[in-house]
Order: sequence, then C-alpha cells, then structure tokens
Amino acid sequence: MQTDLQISRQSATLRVKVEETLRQAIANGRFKPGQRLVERELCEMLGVGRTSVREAMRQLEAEGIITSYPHKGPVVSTITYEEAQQLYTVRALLEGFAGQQFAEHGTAADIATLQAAVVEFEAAAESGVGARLIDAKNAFYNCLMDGSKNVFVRQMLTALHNRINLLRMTTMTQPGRLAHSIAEIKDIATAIQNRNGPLAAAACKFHIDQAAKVALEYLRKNAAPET
Amino acid sequence: MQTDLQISRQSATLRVKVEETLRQAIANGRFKPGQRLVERELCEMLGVGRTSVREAMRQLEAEGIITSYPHKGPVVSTITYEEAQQLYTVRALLEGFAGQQFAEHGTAADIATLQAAVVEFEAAAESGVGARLIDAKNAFYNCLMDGSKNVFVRQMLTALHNRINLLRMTTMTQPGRLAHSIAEIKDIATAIQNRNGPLAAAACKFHIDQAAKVALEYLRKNAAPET
DNA sequence: ATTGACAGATTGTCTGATAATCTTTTTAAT
DNA sequence: ATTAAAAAGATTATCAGACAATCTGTCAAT
Repeated sequence: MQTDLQISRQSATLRVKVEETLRQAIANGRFKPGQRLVERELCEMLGVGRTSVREAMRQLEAEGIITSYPHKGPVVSTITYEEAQQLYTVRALLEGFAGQQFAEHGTAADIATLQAAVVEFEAAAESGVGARLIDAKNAFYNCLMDGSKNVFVRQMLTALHNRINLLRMTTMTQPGRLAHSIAEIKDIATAIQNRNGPLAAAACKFHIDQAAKVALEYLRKNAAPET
Repeated sequence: MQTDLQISRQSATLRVKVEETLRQAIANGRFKPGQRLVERELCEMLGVGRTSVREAMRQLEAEGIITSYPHKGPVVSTITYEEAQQLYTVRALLEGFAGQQFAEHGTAADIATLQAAVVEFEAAAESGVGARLIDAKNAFYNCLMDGSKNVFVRQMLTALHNRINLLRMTTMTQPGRLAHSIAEIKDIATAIQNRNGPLAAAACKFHIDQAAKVALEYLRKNAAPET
C-alpha cells in the first residue's frame, strides 16, 4: 500500500499557472527589469483571459517582483543599489537565523539532507552544467530555509531570493567566486553538523556578505539608473 | 511653498480601497478568523464589482491574512499555536535588528520622533482611551521600523504585525501588562538614545518575547483548534 | 450506516462594454 | 520656430453577464 499516490494534480487553477509561468519568465531573464507587461499581450502570449492575468499580476506585485502604477500597468521591478544592499542585509539576517536554528534544532535527517545537497553542489560545480548548478544551489538553500523550522522565515527568504534574482547576476559567474562559494557553503554545513549555532549563523552571514560584495560591486560598475 | 500638499488622494484605484477596507475589517475583528468571505456578499457589501473584490483578495492572500482553497473561496486566516510562536520569533529577530540599526545609524531627528512617540504612549495609557493607545503604539512601532533604514525590514514587519493582529489579542488587555509594556518601551528608547546597538536589540527582543509570552499563554488556555 | 445520484451554491474564467487616465500627435497661438 | 492647448489613440480599471467546473448537502436505495 503506497503512502503516496498523488494523481497528477491537474487542478492548480489557471491563475496559479500563470503566476508560475511569469515568475519563471522573469527569473530567467525572458522579461527584463523595467520592461512593461502589457495585459493584452500577456493574454495572447499565454492564451488566457484578462481575469487570470490580472489576478496573477496582483500576486506578483505583492511579491515585489513587479511594480505597477495606476493606469500605467505593471513593469518588472528594478532594484536600485541601495535596495540591493538592504536586500542582502536582511537576507543575511534571516539566513543567519535559519542556520543557527538548524544547528541547534535540526534533526539528524535534516543534516543528512544538507550534506547531500553540499555534495551535489560540488558535483554540479565540477560538471560545469549551469542548470544543474542552479538546481543544486536552490536545493541547498531550500534545505537551509527549512532548517529554521519557521514557516515565516521560509516565506520571507523565498520572497527575498525571488527579488534578488531580479539582479540577474548569478554572483557565481564571477571568476573565482564559485570556489569560494563552495568553501563557504561547506563551512556552513560543518558548523551545523557540529551543532555550533553561533558559528553556523556567522558562516551564513559571511557567505551572504561575500555574495553581496560581488553583486554590489558589479552593480556599481554597471550602474544603469534609468527613470 | 508647501512641500506636502496632498489632496484627499482621490485616485487610489478602487481595488486598493477595497484592500484597505477589508484589511481594516479583519484587523478590528469585523471578520473573524475562520470566517468565509463570499465573493458576492463582499461585492454587495462594498458596492463594487467582482473584479475589484477578487483582485483585492489576491493581495490579501499574498499578505497572509486570508487563505483560499481552490473552488472553496477565501477565509480569514487562522493561526495555530505553533505559527504564533514562529510569528513572534521572527518578529523579535527583525525588530531587534531594527532597534540595533536605529541605535547605530538613526539621526537625531529620528530619535526625537521616537521619544515623542514614547511620551504620547504614556499619555495615551494614562488617558485610558483605547483608540488613542492603539494609535500611539502604532506610531511607536512605525518609528522603530523606519529606524532600520531598510525598506524590506519595514515591509516584513508590517506584514507580521498584520498577521499577529489576527490573534485579536491585544496583549495589553492583560492586567498589569500595560505598565510593563511601557517600561520595556522606555528601555528601548533609552538604549537607542545612548547609541547602544546591542542593548537596543536586546531590549526589543525582550519586549516582543514578553508580549509573546502573554499572547501564547492566552492562546493555550483558549485553545480552539478547529478544523 | 454507507453509497450514489441529484440539486444548489460558489468559484474560476472568458468576453464584451464603458469610463478613466496616460501618451502622443496635431493644431493653434505667440 | 517654440510653446501651449486640444484632439486622438492606447491602455488600464471596472462592471456585467455567461458558462463550465467543483464543492456541499440532501435524500433515497441498498
């Protein structure tokens, strides 16, 4: 008797699918920050009615990845240098917390999962396949977020990740950064495995701060403060 | 030439007004947690079309104050004991951060505003007028949030406050709690004024932890784990 | 008591229409 | 020619009506 027999869950209201599609399209750069999202075009492009598109917009707007001005319609959100700074700051705070909680209250199974994610991350890095690396990274962060044992922290971090993605600046593309990144992640995992809460928090913060440094540096150089 | 001359903000698309109205109605208990929000009823009640109501729903859903299941419609969110715990935990974390930032980077003007808020809070407490007390409390927290100088922290804390409000349990109704509350708030303000970051953070955390203790205690007693 | 069919209620989604508002172009005045 | 005012065009905001899909409760049959 299998415990998990889910029929392909076809339901998931159209609107949700639209949300997912658009979120994805924005995350992978199909729609770029600043770009207008014209209702009618989206309807045609997606083959759905205005209702679904408009409701999905409200959701994405609430998530912060699109911004809309009354009577002008939505645009993909842009992030200023200052906002990026703040984004990374609060991310460091929350992820540090998650790391600490993980270290102090995570189950053995949680830790095993985290270690597996680290291993896969290394393998992915070695393989050089971009998509695999991204998946591995997400798996790691997902595990870490769950470690907080706090739904709200998870929600907030997910939202933050989505918004940081807008920077379209996979900090890992920076030469040499990847190696450091791996080392930092291993430090995090190690601290957690050793049940050292404060050290885990510090490692998380350090990791994010390093990523922030690279991203902000890049942002400053390619500063494009448009309207 | 006045720098701020806002005409009654007539614009604010209908949808936004609906959001505000409903948020308010939920915050003050007009709609109680668990209660269904039937689309048609809301339309009649508010005198607006389904479009506006549905889009407002998506917003409130994203904020977490309503929850909706496909084909069953939205209900005012309920909060379990564990969720309440988590809510207060992350609130303590963020408010602690805000307090620390305030102490370390707040301007003299910010501090003056905070002090004024504290004074008004005391006066409001003395006056015994409930509404005034609530306003004063909000003013204080608003000021504190701004002290973080971080839009995202502000957004997150606002969202958290809205959700905690669902508990419909103004921790201050607890006998004797108000006096403690005032003392704690004064401690926060003092630490900030002394530019003592860590102390300010600790004071904020302590304040929230105390509030959490009262709220959770109350929740446990009146535990009503419905479906 | 359990099952199954049926009716009623409500949501999900589409379409068309109209008003409100922004943007651009054209026209008019200096 | 330059600037201001007016007209046109485009897009959003909102409503209303319709229909399918889905949930819920009722009631008879086993």
